[in-house]
Amino acid sequence: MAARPTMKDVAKTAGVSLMTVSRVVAGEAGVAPQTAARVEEAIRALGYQRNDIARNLRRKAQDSRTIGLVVDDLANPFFSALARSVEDEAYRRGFLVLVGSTNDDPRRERDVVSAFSARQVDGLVLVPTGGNRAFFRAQMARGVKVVCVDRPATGLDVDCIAVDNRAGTATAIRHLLNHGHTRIAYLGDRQEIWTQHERFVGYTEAMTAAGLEVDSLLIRHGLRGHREAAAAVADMMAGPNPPTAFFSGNDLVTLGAVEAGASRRFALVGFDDFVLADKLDPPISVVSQDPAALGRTAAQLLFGRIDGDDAAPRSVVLATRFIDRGSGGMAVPPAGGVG
Amino acid sequence: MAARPTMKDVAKTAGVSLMTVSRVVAGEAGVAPQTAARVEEAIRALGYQRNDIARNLRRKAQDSRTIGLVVDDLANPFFSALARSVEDEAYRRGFLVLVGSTNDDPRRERDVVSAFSARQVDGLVLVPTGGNRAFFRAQMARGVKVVCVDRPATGLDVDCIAVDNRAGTATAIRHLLNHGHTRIAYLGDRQEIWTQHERFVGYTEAMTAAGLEVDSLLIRHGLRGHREAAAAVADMMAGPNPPTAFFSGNDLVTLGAVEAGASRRFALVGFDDFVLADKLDPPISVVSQDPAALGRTAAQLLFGRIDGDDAAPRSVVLATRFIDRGSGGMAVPPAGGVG
DNA sequence: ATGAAAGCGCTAACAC
DNA sequence: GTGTTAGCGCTTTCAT
Repeated sequence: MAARPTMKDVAKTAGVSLMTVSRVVAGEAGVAPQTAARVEEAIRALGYQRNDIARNLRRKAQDSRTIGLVVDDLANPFFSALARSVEDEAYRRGFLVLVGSTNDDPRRERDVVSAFSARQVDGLVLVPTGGNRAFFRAQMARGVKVVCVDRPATGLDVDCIAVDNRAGTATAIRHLLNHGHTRIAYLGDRQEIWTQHERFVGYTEAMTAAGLEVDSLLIRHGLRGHREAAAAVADMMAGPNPPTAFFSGNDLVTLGAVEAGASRRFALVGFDDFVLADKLDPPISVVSQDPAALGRTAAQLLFGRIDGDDAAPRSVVLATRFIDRGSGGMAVPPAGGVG
Repeated sequence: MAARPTMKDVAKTAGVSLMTVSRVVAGEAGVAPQTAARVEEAIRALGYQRNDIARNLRRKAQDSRTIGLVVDDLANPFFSALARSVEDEAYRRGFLVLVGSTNDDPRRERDVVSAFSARQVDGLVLVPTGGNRAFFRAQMARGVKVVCVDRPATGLDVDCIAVDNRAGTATAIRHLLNHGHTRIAYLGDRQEIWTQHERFVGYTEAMTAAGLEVDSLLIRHGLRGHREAAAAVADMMAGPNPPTAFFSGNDLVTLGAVEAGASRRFALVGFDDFVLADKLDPPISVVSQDPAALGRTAAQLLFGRIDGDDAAPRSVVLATRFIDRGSGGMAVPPAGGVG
């Protein structure tokens, strides 16, 4: 049951004033070695540990040395890799990390951030859902530093770090076009998610630039998770006028496409690299980004802000890397009418 | 810059006493509707949000409604799936989750848990490194509830939830034996990790029960991550007297073995299921456990303790499931001297 | 229905 | 060197 002992208890046991204990615990100079020893002894005897919460309440520098990390889904390998690198940066600086998943639900995002803020977090690394604009503005007005990662927060003046989703996608689509594909399906998660929207724009632009119409029957949005993706792919493959190639808008959708067997009979290129992509038959070509680098950079930006950097908001765009493993060349369609 | 407004500020703006504000914010009865409205208005105008940290300092029920989650590596899919389910359980109950990775380093574990405890966490879901016995005992004496998951904390009287690693491994080894293999290599992470030790015991017992000697040249411990595992496997395959089958002690080691090409030429069975295991050539047979179920159960146990359950420590063992996908039958050795 | 005083565990500022 | 006083933002207790 055990109430946690306080400085008062230690002071009584050591026969000194509370202030002397405070000094010893804080490692301040100006305490006689003898006295300090007595205090240390009492600390050990009672199993005392400082209450950092009470400490922060009174300290001049009103920083909680805690940040919040809010992602879409902590179980998703992309976000968990990002989370780990944020946590590593925090650990190096003696900060703690509160985590929360939004599940892409603005209400849960608001709940979580609200609770973080009530706990006086110094800053937030945020993969925003897109909602809660006014709410975040209020948080920032209260002094909470915010850095967005993976997606910008529309309408918010904050640092943001993400990859060039359009360019990355366009590269992938051109790769498929170069292999002779023209009926290229697009499979993505909810269009309201900024990355998904950007990737779809990249797809559309690349198609249009090649003089091709975008066939709406080959477009599927809103695929949450690999199961839904696999079902959609199976559907399309069995349909009357199937595509010859698939582009998948994130790792989970790619996974679903592979599960549905798309890569064995059709060309497939996905956004996000994933474990064992090179060991599949065929190996899957991907647009690769580095979640750990995103997390690290985001954390560094955030800690800069917490340390007082008040320059204008920065927007960092990292390049993607196209990894050609061959799956874009599958099932090359017969040479058609073109020259 | 923005100092966060306090109840005092709200009280002044609304022209009431601080106590009235406290009552409105807490949703207590006994405030005249008119007064409450004035307070609400001031709250909105100032963007006030209660400081839960100061609140908890004074409250009778001294619970921070925060738990700590400490895993080996948050980026590992096994632990991130576990983390997500712990977080979901916490969210349902209005608790916050602090996370930390130990990297299997007792010093970092101690750092992290110490910082959590100084922040007055109510409880800890812990994947213990194995060290810090006395330290944890002290934490528990201070009233911090602890539940171990994936591994028990040796020498600590706490709830623990894990799978039957020995039985699961023995099943996998017997599967290989039944396919005629006798030279079965064991590849594991650091033996000091309880799960790895247990799995190795399971391996040894199954081999011995079959009347086979364990060849120390076929044993490799201490493989951290897929890279080291791949190197070890490549080494063994190129050696003078290679095994005919491999057993890998966790998901990352299995991954390394696949990367090294072990499954194409030799039999391979791994502990832990992984994404796309069934899409590889050959599909990989595994001993599967459910990390989300582990996390959920651990969280439920912990919240039970926090809610006052002080029954004797429970130990929950979940069964594993062997999934035969064929990779255990690869490269069946020629019938030897036996009958 | 509202407020004043005390105090949670700690540190800042100032004594001595 | 050590102790005293005040107060961080809030809730508890008791008064009015």
